[in-house]
Amino acid sequence: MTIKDIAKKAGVSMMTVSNVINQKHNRVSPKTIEKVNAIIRESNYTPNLNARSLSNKSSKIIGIIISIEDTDSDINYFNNPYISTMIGVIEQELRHHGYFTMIRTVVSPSDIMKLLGGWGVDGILFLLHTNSNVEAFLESSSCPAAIFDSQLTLPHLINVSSHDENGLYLSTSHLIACGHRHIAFLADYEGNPIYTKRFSGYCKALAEHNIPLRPEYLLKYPVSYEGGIEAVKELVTRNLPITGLVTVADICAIGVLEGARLSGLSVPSDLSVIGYDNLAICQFTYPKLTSISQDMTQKAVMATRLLLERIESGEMPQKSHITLDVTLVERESVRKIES
Amino acid sequence: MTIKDIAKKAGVSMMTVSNVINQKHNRVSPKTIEKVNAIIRESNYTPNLNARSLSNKSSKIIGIIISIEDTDSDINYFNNPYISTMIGVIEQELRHHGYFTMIRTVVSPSDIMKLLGGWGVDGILFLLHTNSNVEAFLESSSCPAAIFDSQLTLPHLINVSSHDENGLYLSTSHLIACGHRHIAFLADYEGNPIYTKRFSGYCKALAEHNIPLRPEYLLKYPVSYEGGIEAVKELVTRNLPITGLVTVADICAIGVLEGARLSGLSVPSDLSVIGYDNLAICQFTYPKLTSISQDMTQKAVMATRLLLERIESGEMPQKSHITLDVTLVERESVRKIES
DNA sequence: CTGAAAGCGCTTACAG
DNA sequence: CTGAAAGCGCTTACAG
Repeated sequence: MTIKDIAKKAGVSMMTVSNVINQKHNRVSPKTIEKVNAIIRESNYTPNLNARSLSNKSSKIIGIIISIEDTDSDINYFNNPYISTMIGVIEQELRHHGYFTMIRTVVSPSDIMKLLGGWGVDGILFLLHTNSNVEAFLESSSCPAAIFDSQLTLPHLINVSSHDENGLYLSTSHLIACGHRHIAFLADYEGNPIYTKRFSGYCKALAEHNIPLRPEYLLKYPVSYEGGIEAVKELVTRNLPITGLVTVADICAIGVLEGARLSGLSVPSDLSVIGYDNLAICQFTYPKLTSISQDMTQKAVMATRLLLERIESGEMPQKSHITLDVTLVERESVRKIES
Repeated sequence: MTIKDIAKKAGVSMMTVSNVINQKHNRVSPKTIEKVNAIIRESNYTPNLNARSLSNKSSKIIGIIISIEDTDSDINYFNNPYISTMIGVIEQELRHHGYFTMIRTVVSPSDIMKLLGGWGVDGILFLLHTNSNVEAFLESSSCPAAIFDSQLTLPHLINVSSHDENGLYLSTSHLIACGHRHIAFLADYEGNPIYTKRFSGYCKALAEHNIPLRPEYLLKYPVSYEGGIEAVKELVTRNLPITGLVTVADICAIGVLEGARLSGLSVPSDLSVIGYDNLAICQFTYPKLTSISQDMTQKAVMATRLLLERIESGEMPQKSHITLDVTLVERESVRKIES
């Protein structure tokens, strides 16, 4: 079933059918529109989008790019709740605007170009990026693109990030407000721009309350479950007088919970801890984990809308670099110290 | 940069370039192949896949379909770890075979047809389906398709499922082997074909050990965190002599963990519990949750491969209805009762 | 308001 | 081994 068949049935030209389909109603008489639409409906016709893309410049496909280390990697990046949540929101948003979603894990910039060139993708969302991929991409293409949490603020790139510094400022301040003064920061942050920003939020909160920043309170362990366990071991071994701990990822905080159990420490009685990300899992740990929440839905919707605006208007939106605020979600892993 | 440009540069016809690209090496001289390939490489040419799809029958796009209730639903189906894990594996598998992945949440069968007709999708994977959607789809299309865990065994539909009955047979048997005789089954299973199969595994294990099936041990609560909490409440209120509990989803078992805490019951000392799905979260609960594992990677890979085999060979694979076995993963939520 | 023509970039028979 | 022609299904100027 093609436009040609419809045209024949309706006794009009293909071009008239095309005009009806594309809602160019000023070019077709109401009667013809009605007639053609009726035939389209009853014949269950769907336009061939490959043909349309070939004629138009636009394919109505948006590519979600996830940069991975290695093609044969056994890591399933979609297990990452951040990734999957974002994809869900983006897909819904794109669908509502009449776009299609192609997802693709890529290793090199050339993988991206194949997607782009191959399908004439209208826009790219870098869900997980490497700077080198993004830079190579921007050099060789002018395809509209959006990125998340990037420290590169390039003029042609939409960038939606979270207020990382404020995240740890909030968690640290909360512990301080609860009477804690000996607060550890857990994360091997050096070299990671996002974690470094979060670290600066920790420093800022301490400074504001005239609490000295003690190097021995900086627990530089990997941001992982295992890292959390190890960190508590160190804390106990070195007998640090720490009563509160902030970190940059829930998974790491959950490791701390386990580490505390292994060391006979009770959370929050002996140790208060605050995670980061507010994953669904925070509700299911024991105790339930207080965490910093970034509104992923808002983040994904914002980036998607800006990208579509960029595509449809042909120019960069006024505000193309957006920083979203974060909030503290209180649960059960923090104790108030009476003074 | 098109095939035409390449042809001009190489001083050959478009069709020769096409033959080189499509590896029809018997039709082109080695010298020409070399020359054309060199030009393709240096000019960074990528074939226009829309044009190719238009000419060929094949688009090399596979659609992953997720049936949802309602277009504007606020539920993010990608938050479901099953969904996201499967997508990750499928995308990788498709990529390795040279295919592209389009994901699409759909409400009605016509949404599916738009994907299909629109892009000339080569195959469909129903990740989450409703029977009505699948049936409507099969009636009006002969596009190769695969489905998961469906009780409909249709001749033209690839179906990869898990051995649901065995899942609960394993968990129940494990409790029995650990000395438990009073074992509750938690799930409002009626009307849900998968849960009903799992329930029959519970019955089978009891029967094999001559343990009577007591209706009062059937806790018919929703399969959710809240359902788990409620179930324990009932158990305590009615003072049932239950020492073990099996259920059909980890999230529900995690609710049981919480419910037990709320009732002052200790897991596993007072109550042993076994979940289902072996989600990553099982490692992070307290106590760590013993669960039934279905190998999702295997499941996704199997379905994808069968689908591609079906597409490329043009006929249904020999074995198109596959049931994968499940395993018990022991952690800390089960206690051995000394007799 | 309506239509015949050309073109998007590729591939598939077919002829040489 | 190589090429000119026709076609995939649509759309975009252009002419009437």
